[in-house]
Amino acid sequence: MSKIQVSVPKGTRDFGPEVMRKRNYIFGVIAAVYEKFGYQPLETPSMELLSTLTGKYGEEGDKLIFKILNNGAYLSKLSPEDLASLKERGEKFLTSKISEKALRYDLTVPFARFVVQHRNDIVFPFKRYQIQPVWRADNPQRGRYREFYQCDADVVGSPSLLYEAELVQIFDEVLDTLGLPGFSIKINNRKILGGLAEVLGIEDRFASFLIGLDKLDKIGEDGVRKELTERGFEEGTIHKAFEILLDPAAAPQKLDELQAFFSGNATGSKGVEELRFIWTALESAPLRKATLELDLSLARGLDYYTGAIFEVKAHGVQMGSICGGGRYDNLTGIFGLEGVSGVGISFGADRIYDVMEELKLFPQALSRSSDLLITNFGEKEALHGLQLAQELRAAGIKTEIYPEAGKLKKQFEYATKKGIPYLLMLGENEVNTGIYGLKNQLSGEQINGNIQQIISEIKK
RNA sequence: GUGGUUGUAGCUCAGCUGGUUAGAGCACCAGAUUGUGGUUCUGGGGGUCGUCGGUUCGAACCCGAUCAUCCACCCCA
Repeated sequence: MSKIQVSVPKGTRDFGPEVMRKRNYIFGVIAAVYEKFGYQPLETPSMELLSTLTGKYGEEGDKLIFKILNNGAYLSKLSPEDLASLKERGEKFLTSKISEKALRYDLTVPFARFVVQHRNDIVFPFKRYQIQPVWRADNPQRGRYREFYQCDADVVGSPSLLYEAELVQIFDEVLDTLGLPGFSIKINNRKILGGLAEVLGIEDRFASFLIGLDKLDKIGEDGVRKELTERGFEEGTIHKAFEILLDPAAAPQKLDELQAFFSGNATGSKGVEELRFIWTALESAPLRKATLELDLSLARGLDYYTGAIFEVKAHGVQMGSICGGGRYDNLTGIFGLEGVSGVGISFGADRIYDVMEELKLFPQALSRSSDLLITNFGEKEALHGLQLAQELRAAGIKTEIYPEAGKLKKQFEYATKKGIPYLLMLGENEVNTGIYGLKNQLSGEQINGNIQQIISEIKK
């Protein structure tokens, strides 16, 4: 045994063949639905200029960006004075001197960069989807990794609420296609929360309020009460906020109530109006399987959201949200392109994977590498097998040949381990007669027939 | 960054209050008279007990440090 440590870096994973099939299946379904709605594929580099990323994710976020060390003699570029004052000037200064690239932290900021950089070549509204890994130097724990995939779709360059409705339809179609038996799409609007903050007179501490509120799901009503109190909010403020946020009325009625609540408050009224539009739109084009929920406590951490916000939860499993999204009015502003509104969603592939595994929703056929193994009885038979394999593959049957004329027992075991359901018995007799034996591993039954009969039996 | 958990074979773990050559199950490899597997039986390979140091006649076990891991918090997907 080798003594050197063989492992992957903390928070990263290998994906073996079986896992890859399932992951590709999920990615494939998501991409196909995105395409169906007219979204175009986009990839951006794994690394961005560090200056593109810093400052976009807040103080905490900056610390979680993986920096890439400059190539070459990066230390020699530091002047003696710089070197002497490193301790006092701190990490930020050193980082700026020895690193100018970093791994992307999400797909949204690189997308914004892309849009601004190529603004003259893009047809607006620009609809794109992007399925790529992102990296965060976070401490790994359950369901949280340092390298993970995001599956984003965004449309920029239009404030139309039709897109909100469309993105909800995409949630619905993807998750229904994947076979989830039930899930809730929760909707809220930042303007409602913003309006509420205005009514309560806590605009200055809005972000802090949202962070506390967002935990409702996790720590419950009392927990949030306590949290908000600790964050310095008045008892009366919290009470008033909860009165409207946790009002149990169903959607249309609740919207009416909100409308009354926000009379005289422009921000809140706008939020209600937007929500009502989306609600009406989705009523006229009903969803396949999703339960649409108006959830006023939904806040979502990302502070660039300005309008609608979404979150999706699967039914029947203990799992956080599996999708998210929302409208952001000024994402490209940070790169100098003002007034471009965008709205986007993201599927959490890892969590969807876990949900599907738990609910056993992956198609059986995904775990099979090949449909058929052609046995090997010797060189002459194997060459004949090579020809047969081509015919079988042309008929759409995933076929492989056992590499050597080993014991039949080993050949069977190989097929069993790889989950190959059929074996083609190909010895001297078969080569001479053109009548082959097809053994079904699951049933143990064997039929004999010519190549056409074999093909139709497998495809049955 | 903060708090806790756990490190023994490829995997899951056992190893009584420190006592000779550290075990089990699964996995792996080879056989049970060479054209039919999954079962069963027999045999086999594989661990300097995370690492370094200390206490002791003697350490997988006690102490310290260090690294890694998982979980929770902050934040997030």
